[in-house]
Amino acid sequence: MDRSVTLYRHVDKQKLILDAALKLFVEYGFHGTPTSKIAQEAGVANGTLFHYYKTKDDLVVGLYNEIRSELSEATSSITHESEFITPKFKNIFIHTLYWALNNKEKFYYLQQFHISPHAAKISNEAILQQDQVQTKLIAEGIRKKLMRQIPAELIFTMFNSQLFSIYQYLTSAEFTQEEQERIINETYQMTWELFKYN
Amino acid sequence: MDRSVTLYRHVDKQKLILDAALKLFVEYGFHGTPTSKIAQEAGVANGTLFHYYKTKDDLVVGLYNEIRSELSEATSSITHESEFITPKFKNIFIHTLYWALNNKEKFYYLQQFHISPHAAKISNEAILQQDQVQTKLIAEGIRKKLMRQIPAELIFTMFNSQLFSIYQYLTSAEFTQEEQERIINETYQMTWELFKYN
Amino acid sequence: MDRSVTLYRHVDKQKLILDAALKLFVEYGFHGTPTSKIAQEAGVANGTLFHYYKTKDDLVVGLYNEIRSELSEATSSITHESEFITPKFKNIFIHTLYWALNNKEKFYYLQQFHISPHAAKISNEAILQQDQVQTKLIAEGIRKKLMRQIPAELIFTMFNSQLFSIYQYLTSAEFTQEEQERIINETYQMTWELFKYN
Amino acid sequence: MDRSVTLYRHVDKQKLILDAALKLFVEYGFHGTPTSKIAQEAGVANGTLFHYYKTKDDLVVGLYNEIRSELSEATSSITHESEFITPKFKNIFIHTLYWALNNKEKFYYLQQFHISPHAAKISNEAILQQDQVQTKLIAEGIRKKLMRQIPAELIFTMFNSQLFSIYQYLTSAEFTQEEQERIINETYQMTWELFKYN
DNA sequence: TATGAATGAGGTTTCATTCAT
DNA sequence: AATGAATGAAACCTCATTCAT
Repeated sequence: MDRSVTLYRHVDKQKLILDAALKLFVEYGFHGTPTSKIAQEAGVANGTLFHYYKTKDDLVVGLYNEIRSELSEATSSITHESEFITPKFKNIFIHTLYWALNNKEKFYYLQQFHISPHAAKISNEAILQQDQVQTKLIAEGIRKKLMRQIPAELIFTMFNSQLFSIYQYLTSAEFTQEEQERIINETYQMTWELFKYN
Repeated sequence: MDRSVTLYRHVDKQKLILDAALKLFVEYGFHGTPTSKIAQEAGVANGTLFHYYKTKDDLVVGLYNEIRSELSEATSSITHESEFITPKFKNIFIHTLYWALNNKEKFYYLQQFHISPHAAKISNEAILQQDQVQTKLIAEGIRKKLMRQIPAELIFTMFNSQLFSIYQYLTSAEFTQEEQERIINETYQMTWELFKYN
Repeated sequence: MDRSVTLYRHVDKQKLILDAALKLFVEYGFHGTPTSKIAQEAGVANGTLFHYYKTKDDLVVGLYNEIRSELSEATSSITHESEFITPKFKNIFIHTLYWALNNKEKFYYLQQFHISPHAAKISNEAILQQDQVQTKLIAEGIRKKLMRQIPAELIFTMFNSQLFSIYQYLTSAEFTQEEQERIINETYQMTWELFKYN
Repeated sequence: MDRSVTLYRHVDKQKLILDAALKLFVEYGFHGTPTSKIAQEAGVANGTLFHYYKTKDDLVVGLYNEIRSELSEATSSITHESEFITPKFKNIFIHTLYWALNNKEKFYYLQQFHISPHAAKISNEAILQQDQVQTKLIAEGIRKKLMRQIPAELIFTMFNSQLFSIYQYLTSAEFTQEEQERIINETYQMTWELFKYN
């Protein structure tokens, strides 16, 4: 009885910890953020954090996986909307960009994680599996002579760098909604020109 | 001449420290590398490190500046060879890429540094001053209608990302000297197509 | 009652740390006493000390406040026994002296602290508040023409120095209980003569 | 030739070191003052300090002895002016007080030194020898029934505490020259009353 | 599940002192 | 006599992690 009331109040402590970790990791870096500070920010006891994550590294990786899945969902769900390659390609471009712009902290965390020594700890499989969705799409585009006849991995790498640089440009200054949209469209055209079969 | 004699006797401890720091930072990250290990690797006493750099952070930033100047020299000296923009542009592209390939640790260190919280500590001026050489070149290209009529900063950002992604591709697998050259040339063509005035 | 049981099981580590700190600070001085030695002497881990006191300085000040309150209690509780000034004055004199003789280490620590740069860190208020009990008593004595018509602060300062010098004399050699009592009584007479309204 | 010129410019580095040490020790304490800072303040090289004083402790003690002699001279030279005890006593009182007021840093250093563990390192003889001048004078006063029939050591201790407390009072606030003189005279009367044979 | 006092290894930095010049 | 780069022991403090409650 009283319990049902409590249930409504109950907040998932694990979620609180992840949120706190994201915020602090992004602001102070992995090593600049003690677990005690994370617990404090999350409003839980120091030891509680270690109930959910055996070690600090576990938390770092766990948070990465969490965010990574989120990004995957945001882009992959859309990918299936069309069966043609070109619009799929555009969808990935645009949705990744918007997701990044709407989840700056999370996007930044992904960067942070990738260059950290933690990145080595995550199984390459897990990463590749997610990347392969895109790589396969590109490979198909090459095979069907819709895209340049160069290695799919090269296009994949350039494509992602392209995305990242546009993201950087968009966040380097204040743009209106319209300007932003225009830039995204223009840069998408450029990107497609870069990769399309001429 | 007297100097050459001195050089053999006198070992520059500061240089030894920088070399050791680069090696270890790249391998274990900033926080994974205790100053004691750096001193040990450099073959100097722990205190000596702090004789040259007041704090560990000072060393991190000092090393960055050192490498950054090196890269600047490697590219800027070449840039003046021609007075035309197009070959200058190509020179920067190619020399940066070769410098990166020949100085992988240093290039990796620059990445590491840029996403670290240390990056904030360096005066933006110092960075901008070096970047502006390139940004100005691009701006000139735009003005002379040799390049696309989009913001110079956008081209600058995309250009560097492009460089980085090609570097990543070249180091992701073993290529022969010839293959490497061919890839560099082809990707330069692509890059130029991307930015040139159509 | 439950409490007495707990007392036997539970050892207050903070108390152990304070005791150890007092002993070592008095013997070796603030800087001659590493925090590691304090922890060791207290039988706790090094980190435990910093669990209770953020810094070594905090410990130094914390110990001072602790002892200072003890001394205050030892004298102020007695002070209220009489409503006349003269016996109150004598009470302070005698009880301070006895407290000092029975708590030599603590009394010495107070000296040590007062001339150290730490003294500046303690809020003057805290000190004044405790001193004002005595200063007010003296001011009252002056107003009622029981004491010399000179500034209360001067009497206060001289009074404390007097106390300190007698303490020094009493501890400079071995005196029997009787001799000690006689000296205290005689010097009290001298002190009173010094300050009383003639 | 040039040399004679240099001679005039030459400043005693040992003196510079002592001056710097006094200033810094008084401000930051013994342990708060690194030898490097002393050398810097003195305008000499780090190693130079260790030419004059084998260790830092040597410097601390050396500075103490220096100041102690200065104080001795300031008072003892005057002491011989009269052959009567009473004026001698007054002379010591007044000259010590004025010396302290005119040499606040040095006087403070003496306090600092006395409660420090360094005090133990100095031979008791050296101290006693200087103190005995005063103790003997007091003993003579007692023998000649000019002073109270209590131990000379007790009077000596109380006398010095008295001096110190008056010094403290005089420096606790801003007094005019006249006020100062009046306070010194009045407190001397009080002090003499305290010790004189009644 | 949740707590937070307790731990102690390990990190950064200081600094008295040495010594080759 | 004077220098200041070099040393390395030792200090303070942090923080991931454990565990009794």
